[in-house]
Amino acid sequence: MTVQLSESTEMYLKAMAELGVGDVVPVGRLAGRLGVTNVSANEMVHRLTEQGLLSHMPYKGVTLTETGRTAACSVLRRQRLWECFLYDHLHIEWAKLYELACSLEHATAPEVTEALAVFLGDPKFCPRGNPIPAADGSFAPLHGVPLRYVPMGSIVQVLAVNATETDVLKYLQERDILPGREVTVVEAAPMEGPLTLRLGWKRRCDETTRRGIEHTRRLARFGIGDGRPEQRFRAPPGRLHFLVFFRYWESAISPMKR
Amino acid sequence: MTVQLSESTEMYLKAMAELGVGDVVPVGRLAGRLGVTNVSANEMVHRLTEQGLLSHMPYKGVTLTETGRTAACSVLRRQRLWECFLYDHLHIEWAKLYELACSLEHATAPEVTEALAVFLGDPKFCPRGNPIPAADGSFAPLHGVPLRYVPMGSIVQVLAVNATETDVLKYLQERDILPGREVTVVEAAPMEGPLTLRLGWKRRCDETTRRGIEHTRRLARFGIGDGRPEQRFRAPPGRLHFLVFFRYWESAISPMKR
DNA sequence: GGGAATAATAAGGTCAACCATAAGATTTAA
DNA sequence: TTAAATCTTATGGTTGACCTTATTATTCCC
Repeated sequence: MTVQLSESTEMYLKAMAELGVGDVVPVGRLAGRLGVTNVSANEMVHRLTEQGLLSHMPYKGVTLTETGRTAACSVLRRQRLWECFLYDHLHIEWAKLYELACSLEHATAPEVTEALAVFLGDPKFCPRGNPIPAADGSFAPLHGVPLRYVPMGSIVQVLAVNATETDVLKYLQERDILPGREVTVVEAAPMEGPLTLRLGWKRRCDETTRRGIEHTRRLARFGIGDGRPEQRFRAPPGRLHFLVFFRYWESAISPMKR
Repeated sequence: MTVQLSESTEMYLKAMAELGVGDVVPVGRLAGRLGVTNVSANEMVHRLTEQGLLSHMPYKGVTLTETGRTAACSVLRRQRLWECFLYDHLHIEWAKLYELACSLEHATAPEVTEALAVFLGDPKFCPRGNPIPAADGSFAPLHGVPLRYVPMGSIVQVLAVNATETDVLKYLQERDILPGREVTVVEAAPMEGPLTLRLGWKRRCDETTRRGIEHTRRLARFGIGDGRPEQRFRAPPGRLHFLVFFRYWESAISPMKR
């Protein structure tokens, strides 16, 4: 039924899904994400459109077709299941999970994927807090708000980290901004300006953020984060605004639309 | 230090190692194993020779250089560790292990390999009975004799299966010729002719063959093999002679040189 | 020693996925 | 409305790993 897609194809589809399933993504954005030139991305978009995986609206952007969405979810499922395995069982550093799982995902046959899911106990979220699509392609939505839309003064909880680049993940890891962590938005300069957060320990816990909590505990054992119940963190301009999703925690601000 | 080798390069190196570390392998043999034409293999051998991974003696064959041997062992290690994982933890069908592990091996970073080894408890043999090279490249030799050299009437124990093609492995699996199994060589026609074996249950057990035994038990639960303490098996001509290694069991025949 | 089998080389071709440069087309924001 | 920014298309190039067909070289065995 489903023909084997090339690694490159899978990367394009995954990028589309990560940038927002259903969204219209400008080709340039896709190119940037994948680290290729706009011209190359354009070529590839043509190929994928011919294969019926993408639908291209010139000068607007591309969306996943139904076939494309299914394929993309399959890639995302493999990616995130491997992240779980690497984290929970191989104890790989959090910041490296994405990169390492990424290479594995393209080499994973369906029967391995499903056996892995069973082995892992059918997890619903990856260590970055993102939902793992089900085998049938269904996808639990993330009830969060992008950090850039969180008003100053809000006390929020990190729900999921959307970033994928290892250096950005390292950056977050070093500052202990991880799923499950509670932060207060102290100051947010407009227009991609710097963002200041105050970090505090999370007090409640649920399934989604279990992994974040576990990670925090693991770090605490190494003396990271522990004994510093509150600290301030100032992100450089334009790096984190699109990276972290938050769930409202104690404030009651209505989520704005993306 | 070690530059990332391409998947193709790794396959050539692995094939060299599987055909015998240290051996001089004719290019045609390599081509056959890898399913490419002699011309293609020749081209590739040139490239690998230039990279210092192989040493090519025209009209004789190729050997691994020291660098090549190290790289090949690394590939073999990854391959066989994944086989262990897929078999022990994901319960993947024995015959499919090689094929599925093969795709994963090329996508596995060193730190994942080592973390996997720790997770698995540093196994010394893969489910096919082949030794897993250590992280430092050292390689436990197999104290066995290729089936084609086992004289008629010998009672031997399957030590390791050297075959890699899924269909051949399925063939063996269906007939329960697996590591740990004891067989009697009833008849062996000369010159790649058919080979008749009598299968009996293995009575003793050691570390090397533990996995085979476990598999046999697992099959027995499904009614395969159990209740048939002895059966005859006739292999088609020229298929198994090079595939299975045996350890002498109750007979005392001096191993012939390969 | 000669012929069969095997190995090597040469020449030319394909394919996917990239690249650069340059020239148009369209959208958006001043 | 016009210029800047973004997007698309065209052209031509590269790389790795394959392929076929054909020719030449070497080894091995009778």
